[in-house]
Amino acid sequence: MTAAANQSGRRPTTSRRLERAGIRDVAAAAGVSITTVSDALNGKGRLPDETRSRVREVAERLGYRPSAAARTLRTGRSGLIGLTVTTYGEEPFTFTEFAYFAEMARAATSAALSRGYALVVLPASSRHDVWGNIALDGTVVIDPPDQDPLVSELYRSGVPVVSDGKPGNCPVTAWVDNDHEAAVLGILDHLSEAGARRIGLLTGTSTDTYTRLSTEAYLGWCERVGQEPVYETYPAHDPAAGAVAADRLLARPDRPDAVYGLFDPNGTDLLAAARRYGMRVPDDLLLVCCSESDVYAGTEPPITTLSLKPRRIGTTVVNLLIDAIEGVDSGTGVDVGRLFPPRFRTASAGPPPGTLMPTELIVRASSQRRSPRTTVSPPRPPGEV
Amino acid sequence: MTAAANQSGRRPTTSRRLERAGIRDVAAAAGVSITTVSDALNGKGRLPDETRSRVREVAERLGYRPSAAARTLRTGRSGLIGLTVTTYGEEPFTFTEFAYFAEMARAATSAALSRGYALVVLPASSRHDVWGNIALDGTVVIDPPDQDPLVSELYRSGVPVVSDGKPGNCPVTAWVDNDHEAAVLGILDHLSEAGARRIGLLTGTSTDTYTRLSTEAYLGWCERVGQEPVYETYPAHDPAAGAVAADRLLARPDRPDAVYGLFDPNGTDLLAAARRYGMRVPDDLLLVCCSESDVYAGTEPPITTLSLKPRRIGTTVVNLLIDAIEGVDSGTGVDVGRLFPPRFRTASAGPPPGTLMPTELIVRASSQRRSPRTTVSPPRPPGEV
DNA sequence: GACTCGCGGAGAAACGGTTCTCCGGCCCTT
DNA sequence: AAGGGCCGGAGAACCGTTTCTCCGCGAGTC
Repeated sequence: MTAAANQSGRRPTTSRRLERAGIRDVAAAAGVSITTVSDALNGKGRLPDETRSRVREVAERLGYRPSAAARTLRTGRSGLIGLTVTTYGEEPFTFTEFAYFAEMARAATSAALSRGYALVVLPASSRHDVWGNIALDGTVVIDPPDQDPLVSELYRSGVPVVSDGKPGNCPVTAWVDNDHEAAVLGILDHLSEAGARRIGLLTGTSTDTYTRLSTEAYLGWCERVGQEPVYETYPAHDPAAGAVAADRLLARPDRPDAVYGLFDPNGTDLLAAARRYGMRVPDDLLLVCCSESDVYAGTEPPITTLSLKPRRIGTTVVNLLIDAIEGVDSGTGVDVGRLFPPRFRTASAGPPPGTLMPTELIVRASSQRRSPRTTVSPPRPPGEV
Repeated sequence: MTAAANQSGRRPTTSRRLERAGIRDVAAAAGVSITTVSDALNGKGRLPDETRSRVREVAERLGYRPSAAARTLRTGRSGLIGLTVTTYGEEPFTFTEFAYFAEMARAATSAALSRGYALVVLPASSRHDVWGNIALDGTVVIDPPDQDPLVSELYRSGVPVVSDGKPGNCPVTAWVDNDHEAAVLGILDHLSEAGARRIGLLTGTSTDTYTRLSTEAYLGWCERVGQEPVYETYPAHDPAAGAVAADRLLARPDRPDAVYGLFDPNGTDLLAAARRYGMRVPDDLLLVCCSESDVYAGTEPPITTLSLKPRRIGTTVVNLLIDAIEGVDSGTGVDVGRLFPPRFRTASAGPPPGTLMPTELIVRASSQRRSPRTTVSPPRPPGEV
């Protein structure tokens, strides 16, 4: 076997150390050419099954593992997808901070894996340190800001980019987002029907799509129904600021009798604030917040939440991206190019294809006055609506 | 510039399409050799600053980005670290399921990034689909089971492996874990001091290190103090099973007056179960659970939690791994080999170096009878022991 | 004036696969 | 018997860097 290494046309170096077997070693051991080994192992070429299986067996015996680097260099495909986390605020890394990201990332990872790709988690900032060193087949970008230099650079490099969150002004290949406007309007209507007269909003100071669209939808709704907007903003990445803002909202002279909180911890914070002001939920204050956490099923009272269905988003984003990478028409009507990877596409005409995904409102006790959940001890009498 | 591409000794192909500039293009444009370009850009060789900056400038102008694949092939280093999630149960992917993993993964990602590496999230199963296609410099494995074939294979391939969780019988380069025994004993003592007479345990059915060591520590403590063990087990990956098990524990004839729950949701579940049985916390039942979630600061009553400090773990694991990759002696007393990467190490003598990290008990109202937190409605009468 | 020394840089061999091209036989046909 | 087609496979270029080796040349040295 060590002799085989020498037969294979290499410089007869010092007995090959402890290095792993290469394709040449397999070829020599099997008595065939490296072409044949490559073809046999990759199911290509025209070879009789006998040769194929023999080569495979020899490769197995030698513990041969093809070099991913060499393959990537030659084929131009690494099987790697970037997952870019654009951070709220200056925190180095906010993923898994909100349950939304965590769930989304998990779904994206699974989706990628099931199609043979792996996900690399990367920060949106600092392109040159790490970005430049990794061969990426494509990238998922979470909520890119307007004119994101990262996205532009990737686009110039010919790397397909799919964004989670409708991009402001970025040349992405495709994007996926929730229908935030419909979601907010649905919640406001829901609260109105439950008897709310003045609905407040707890929102963020950042300019990401989610915050912006949601707030705009709220303001538009207020104008339409003739309600004066009642809202407080705070930097969403600061947990402490959320509690303060919730307090502020309920301390206002024009105190709302219903509140929708855009961020995950808002429910808890608003509940605590309500307690401090002696307001009962849902009797004095109707509450809804956007969250993926199921702790709100167990709070006292349980809080109605809006789920953005991050798993669906993550799965969709990744599949769209891989479609683009592999040159598959993803059925959104835009021809991605069947033969050439996207980097060869000419400047795309029109806006990139976007997909809006529905949200889900999980109605619990905090947003309805007619079905008061009885709580602790006495068993709940059946038949209540 | 397109002319430059032709000068560079390439086959005069069809005008180079839209492809990115290569190092040859930069060399031609700058009027130097590719060696000089490589040296100039990487800060190597002996070149006058003038040449260096000129080459850098030309590279910048051409938008040159070195091919990560080619560099990886040549240098044998990809800058990629695997983060392997061994799943509880059969779920495809449990990371971010528990806050511990999410936090740990986040810290690991940050730590890797700050040293110029990126993390690739990979499943512990299905080696050949994805694993083989990625050039990994090393891998972090979370809680590998005994005789993990994945770890063995990686070891044979010469890829350094550092595990989070003391490995049962795996050839890892190093490992990091909490001192679970000390943590459990500390909690049991804490509960005893608070007046507990019979401490129960809510634990898991899986055989991972955490569950095993914690349970063993509990049983050992029971034997030492002469208490009959009172515990229930359930598959930790099943959220519904946890609530059932909590219920079961409190429904036992030998009902405990204090419980430690090993998993994140146990606190909530135990609290709910206690309510159902009319037990007051902490008056009738002392409660501690292991969790990274801060919701337990806001429950009614707030619940004492044990934090495993996952960030510290994640950071340490990654730094240990990168030290091994780069051949740095990590100061744990074992010489990793200064010149050669770990793959050239001879069979290590003795067990791999391990690091035990302390945990943190965050004491809240649920585990102490003497300092009742004043809460919402009726202030609890003080003075109860 | 010949020699050494170090500076600045060029040449070319890897790295380890993939894949395009081509080729020798063997069998079948006419 | 000659030609054509196909089967099974070999050769070699190529992917784009890094890096080892070597070389010319000007300046200082004796």
